[in-house]
Amino acid sequence: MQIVKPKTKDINAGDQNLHKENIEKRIVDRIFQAVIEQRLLPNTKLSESKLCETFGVGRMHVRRALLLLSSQGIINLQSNRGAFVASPDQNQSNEVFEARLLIEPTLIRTLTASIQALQLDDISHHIHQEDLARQNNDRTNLIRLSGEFHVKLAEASGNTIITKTVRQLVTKTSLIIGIYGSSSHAYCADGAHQQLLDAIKKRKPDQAAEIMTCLLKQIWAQINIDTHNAKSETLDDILGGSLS
Amino acid sequence: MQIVKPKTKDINAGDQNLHKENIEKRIVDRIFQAVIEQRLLPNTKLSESKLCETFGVGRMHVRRALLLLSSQGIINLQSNRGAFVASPDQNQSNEVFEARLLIEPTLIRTLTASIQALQLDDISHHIHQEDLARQNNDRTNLIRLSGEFHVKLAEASGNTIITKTVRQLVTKTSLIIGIYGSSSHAYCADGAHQQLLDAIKKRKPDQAAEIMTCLLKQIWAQINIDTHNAKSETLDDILGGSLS
DNA sequence: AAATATTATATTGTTAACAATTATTTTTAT
DNA sequence: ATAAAAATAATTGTTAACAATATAATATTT
Repeated sequence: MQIVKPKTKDINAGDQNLHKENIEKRIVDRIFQAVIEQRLLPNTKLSESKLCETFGVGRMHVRRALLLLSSQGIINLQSNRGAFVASPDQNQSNEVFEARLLIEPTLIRTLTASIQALQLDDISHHIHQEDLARQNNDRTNLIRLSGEFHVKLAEASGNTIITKTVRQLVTKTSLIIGIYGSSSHAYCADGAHQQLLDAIKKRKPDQAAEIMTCLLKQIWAQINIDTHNAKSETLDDILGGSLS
Repeated sequence: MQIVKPKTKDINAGDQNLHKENIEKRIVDRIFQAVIEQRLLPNTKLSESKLCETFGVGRMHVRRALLLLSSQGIINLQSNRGAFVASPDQNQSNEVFEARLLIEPTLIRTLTASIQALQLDDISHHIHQEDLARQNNDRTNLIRLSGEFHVKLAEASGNTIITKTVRQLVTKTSLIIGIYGSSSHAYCADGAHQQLLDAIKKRKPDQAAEIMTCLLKQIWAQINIDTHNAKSETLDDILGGSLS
C-alpha cells in the first residue's frame, strides 16, 4: 500500500477554512450587532460596495447576506435602489411586542424549573454590568445590555430555535427604540432584571412570568407614549417657527 | 408641458413584474409546501440545475433560495456537495416540540379572546376537510391539513412574525414525522382539533391551551415511541438475518 | 476478480463582465 | 436664477464563463 497523498488544503486549514463556509452568516451577525448597539439606525442605506470593503468579501456574499437580513425583517430590499435598515411602523412595532409577550413570559416560566446555577451566576454578572452602565448614564451600552439580557435568558433554555427567535425580536426592538424611544425611557426599568432573577432563584414561575410580562408591557407603553409625543413635535418641525 | 413618456415596463406589468422581485421567496414557499406534503423527504438532494429547470429561473435565484431555506433549517447546505432536505436528529426534533409547546398553547389562549366569527367558520370548514381525509385514509392529505390547521390558527392572530415562526415549526414537524413517524400515529389525534375549536368558541382560554398542550405532547410522545421501535428494527436490518 | 489508481464528467463556488435602473451632475431654455 | 431636459456617473441586477471540488466511469495493477 502506498503512502496516502496529503491534501494540502486540509493541512493548513486553520481558522480561515473553518469559517469560510459561513461568510453570509458572519456578515449577518455583525449587522445584527450593529443594529442592537444602535450604531446602525433605521433607514440607513447599506451599499453593497461599502459592505464589500468593510468585510473584505466579494459582492456575492454581501448580496446573499442582505437577502438573509431582509428575510428576517432587519433590512428592506428595494428593487434597484438597495438595502435600507428597517424602520418598523406602528403596526410592525406592535407585532414585535405581541410576539415577545407571547414567548418570553412562558419561556421564563419553564426556565424557572430547569435553569442551572452556573447560568444564574452568568446572568447575575450581566445584571451587574447593566447597573454600571446605568450609573454612568451610558445609554448605548445600557440598550445593548438590556437586549442581551433577554437573549441570555433564551440561551439558557438550550433551545436554538427559541434563541434565534428571541434574538430577532430583541434586535427589532432596538430598531423600534431607535425610532420611537425618547432618551429617558428606552430600556428595561431599573431593578426589573434583578427582580426577575430573584423570582427564578426562588423557583416562583408565575411570579417570574408576571414580572416579564410587566417589563415588556412597560417598554411597549413607553414607546407608544414617546411615539405620540414625537408626532406632535414633528408636526411643529415640519410647519416651522414663527412667520416674522 | 410635454406629454409624459409612457414607461413600457409599467404598462404591461401584469403578474410577471409584480412578482419578479420575490423569486427567491416564491421558490422557498414551493419547497416549504413540498416538505409539508411530504413529497420532499429528508435527505433528498436538491440539485441546482434541476431546480432551475423546475422553476424556470436562473441559477442565482435558486442558490439564493437555498440559502434562505438553509437559514430556516429546512435544508442543509454541504460545501461543494449541494443542498439536502434536512433530517432532524433527536435533539433537533425535541427543540421543535419544545418551541411549539412554548408558543402554541399561549397563542391559543390569547386567540380565544380575540378571534372573529369569520375565522372560526374558516377553521370549522378546515376541520371538516380533515375529517374527509381521515375517512378516506388519505394520509398525505391528512398530514398536510393537520399542519395547515396550526398555521391557520397562527394566522388568526394577525401577527406575521408568529405566523412565520409557526409555519417554520410545522414544516419541520412534517420532516420529523417523515423520518420517525410510523404510518399509524403521525398526525393530530382524531377529534382534537374540533375540541380545540369548541373551547375557543366557548371562550375558555385555559381549556383551549390545555388541549393544545396535550395535542402536541401526544404527537411528540408518539414520535419518541416510533423512533425507539424504528431503532431496534434498524439494528436487525444492519446485522442481517440468520447466519445459516 | 477485487482493489486501487487514473481519467472523465458533473456539480458547486466564485469572479468578472455586462445590462438595467437609479442618482447625480451638467446643460439648456425660459 | 429657476426649472426642465439631457448627459454622465454610480449602483444594482443578471448572465455567463471560469475555477474548485466531488462523483462517476474507466483503466490499471495485484
